Amino acid sequence: MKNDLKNLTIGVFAKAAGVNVETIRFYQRKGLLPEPVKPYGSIRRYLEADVTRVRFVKSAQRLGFSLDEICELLRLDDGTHCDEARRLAESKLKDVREKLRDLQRIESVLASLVLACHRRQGAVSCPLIESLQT
Amino acid sequence: MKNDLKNLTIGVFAKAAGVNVETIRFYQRKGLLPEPVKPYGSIRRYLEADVTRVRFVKSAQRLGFSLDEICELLRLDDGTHCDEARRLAESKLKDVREKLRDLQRIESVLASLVLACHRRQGAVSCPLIESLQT
DNA sequence: CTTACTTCCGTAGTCATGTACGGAGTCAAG
DNA sequence: CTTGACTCCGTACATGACTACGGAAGTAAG
Repeated sequence: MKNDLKNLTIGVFAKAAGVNVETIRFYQRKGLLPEPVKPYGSIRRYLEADVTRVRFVKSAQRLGFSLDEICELLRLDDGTHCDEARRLAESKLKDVREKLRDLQRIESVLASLVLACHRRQGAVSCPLIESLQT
Repeated sequence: MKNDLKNLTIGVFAKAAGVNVETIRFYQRKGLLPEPVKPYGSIRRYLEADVTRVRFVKSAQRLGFSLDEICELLRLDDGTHCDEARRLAESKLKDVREKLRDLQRIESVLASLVLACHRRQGAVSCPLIESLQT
């Protein structure tokens, strides 16, 4: 049972990454995870880097990136195709900054709503909706 | 044809909100939009506030909120149930702040990737993945 | 070697979020 | 008062992202 942080079987790997086994296999099919080598017989073994990668996918999803977009983000990581990577990064950056602005608006509205509620000012009709209008 | 900003028919409304007619009807079924009155015969009329609301839904979706969560956010707007609203707002706020941190990490990594690419330093292996590890 | 647990793989099912369709009713211009 | 566009409503189809299932094969403990 040498499953310290390398040589993980798919079950251990999935548990470590906080997803289920089928999701791992699904990500492999989508190209989000490399098909790992099969050092011992026909059973795949995974590394800590794979765990990291899956967690990245999950985090990016929470931010509203689709799996296809995450694929693109991950491709930036290979260091090649500098020009293409730069264009892609620039467009993602634009997108990310828009998301940041929206989130910040929501954040401040929620924060003041919480404050107002704490002060029991009653009949707090929050300007949440307006906050997302540019 | 009095469709200035009040009294919109569903078609005009959908266009103004940037979604299609079926989406409006879908949102009504989900309770994201109130079923509007039908002042003239059996055809519904919509107001500017409805347009605002749909745009809010779309913005919030881009940030990774599900329609169910957006329903909850919208319920905060009614001014009643102050305690419940506060708890909901606090938990959303926590969530939003986590998302902000993640997005900021991605932002700075993307920005430096773009910079590095511009400088043609070649073989840029970006620490994108690590950036989302707490 | 047997037994119990994984893993493998392909295929099918599920849930959220829309989209499309078709027939009947409504409206407003000519 | 007909014609063409729009609306209503229910139902069916589509897509993204999983999730479950089932039988064969590998693996580890006793």
